[in-house]
Amino acid sequence: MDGAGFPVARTPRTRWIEAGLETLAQGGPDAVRVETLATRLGVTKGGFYGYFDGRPALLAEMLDEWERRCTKEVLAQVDAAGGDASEKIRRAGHLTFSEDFHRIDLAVRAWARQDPSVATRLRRVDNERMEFLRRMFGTFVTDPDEIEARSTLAFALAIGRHFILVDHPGHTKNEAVRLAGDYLLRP
Amino acid sequence: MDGAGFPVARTPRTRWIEAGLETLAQGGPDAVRVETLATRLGVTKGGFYGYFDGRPALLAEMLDEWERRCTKEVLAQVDAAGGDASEKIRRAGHLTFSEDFHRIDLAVRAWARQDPSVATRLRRVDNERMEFLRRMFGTFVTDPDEIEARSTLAFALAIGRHFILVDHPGHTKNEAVRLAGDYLLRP
DNA sequence: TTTTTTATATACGGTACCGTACAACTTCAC
DNA sequence: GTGAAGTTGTACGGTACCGTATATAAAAAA
Repeated sequence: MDGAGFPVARTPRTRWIEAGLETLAQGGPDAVRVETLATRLGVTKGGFYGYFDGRPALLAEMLDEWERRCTKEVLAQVDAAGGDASEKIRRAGHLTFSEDFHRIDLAVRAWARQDPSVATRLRRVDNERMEFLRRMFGTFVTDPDEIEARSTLAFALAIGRHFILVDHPGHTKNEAVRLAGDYLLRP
Repeated sequence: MDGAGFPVARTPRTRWIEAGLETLAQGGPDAVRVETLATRLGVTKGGFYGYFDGRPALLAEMLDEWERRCTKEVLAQVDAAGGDASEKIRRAGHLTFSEDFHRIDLAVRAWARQDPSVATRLRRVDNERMEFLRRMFGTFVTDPDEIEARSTLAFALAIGRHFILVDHPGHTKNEAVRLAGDYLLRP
C-alpha cells in the first residue's frame, strides 16, 4: 500500500496515557514520571519519546483523554441507552458521578488548584455538569434561586464526600450521603 | 544559668514550618523540598538538619501545626464570639475556612487522598468540625436524620466550593454559595 | 578579649529523573 | 531470505534534590 513494514508497538500512545491516568489517580500529577511509567509498563522509556514531545505533552494528552471521557463518552452512552428525558438525566448523573470516573476526576480537581491550565479545562467540564444539575432540579423546582442553591449543594455533595473524612455514628458513609441526597431531592 | 552562649537563629524551626505550610498551600506536598525552602528563606539547608530529622520530620511537624491551628485556635474563637446557632455556623465556616487557613486545609485534604497517615489526621479534625455542625443544627432541627443531612451538606458546601469550578450565570460565586447556605439554614 | 556554643555555609556522594543519541531488534513487503 | 521502517534498549550528560560531614561565622558568657 504505502510501503512500510513495521513491528506492532508493544506500548502504543494509549498505553502510556492509560498508565499516566492510573498513576495520576493514585499519586497525583507529580507521581506521573516517564521512567516510572516505563517501569510500570515493563519497558524502558526508549519508546516514549517517539510518541510524546516530553513529559508535559503526556500530561496534556492525559487531560485531553480525561476531558473526552467525561463529555463525549458519557453523552454517547446516555444516548445509546435511550429512554425518556428524565431517564437520560438520571443515567448521565450516575455515569458522571460514578466511582470509576471519580478517581481520575478528583485527582484532576486537586491538580487544578495548582495549575491554571488544568483549572480552565476543569471549569469547562464542571459547567457542563452544573448545567445538567440545573436541568434536573428545574423539572420539579420553579424558583431559579432555589434551583441554583440545590444544584450547587448537589454538586458540592458529589465532590465533597470524597474530600471530607468524617464518621457518621449510626450510619455508614453511604447512608449519610443518601440522607443528604434525599434531603436535597425532596419536593 | 545553664551555661551556653549562642547566636540567635536567623531561621528557627517555626520559619521552616511556616515556609513549608505556605509552599504546601501553593504547590502541594511534593513542592515542599528542603533546598527549595532554604532558597525561599534566603539561607542554605545547612541549618535545617539541626532542627529536623530529615524532610519527613518537617512534613510531620507541618501537619502538627496545621492540626493545632484548626482545632484549638478556631473553636476557642468561635465560642468566644457568641451569637445564635446559625450565626455560629457561619462564623465557624468563616474562621476554619478563612482564606488563610483554608489554602493550607485544602492542600492537606488533597494530600490525604494519597497518604493514609495524613488521612488519619484529617479524619480527626473533620470529625470535630462535623460534631460542631451537628450541635449547631441540633439547636433548631429535631429529626436526627435531618441534622445529619444538613450538617453533611454544609460541610460539603464549605469544601466543595473550592474544588468545583463553575460559573453561576446571574450570580457571583459568593452569591451562589450564600444562596446555598441560606437554603441549608432555613428553619 | 577570649572562650564557648550554636547557626549557617560549603562541599561532598548518592539517587531519581529528564531528554538525546544511537544501536539493536522486530515485523512486514518483496 | 533480504531490506525497509518503526519500536525499544542502552548509554550518556545534565539537573534537582537528599542527607552527611566539616568549616566558618557570630553571639553570649567568661
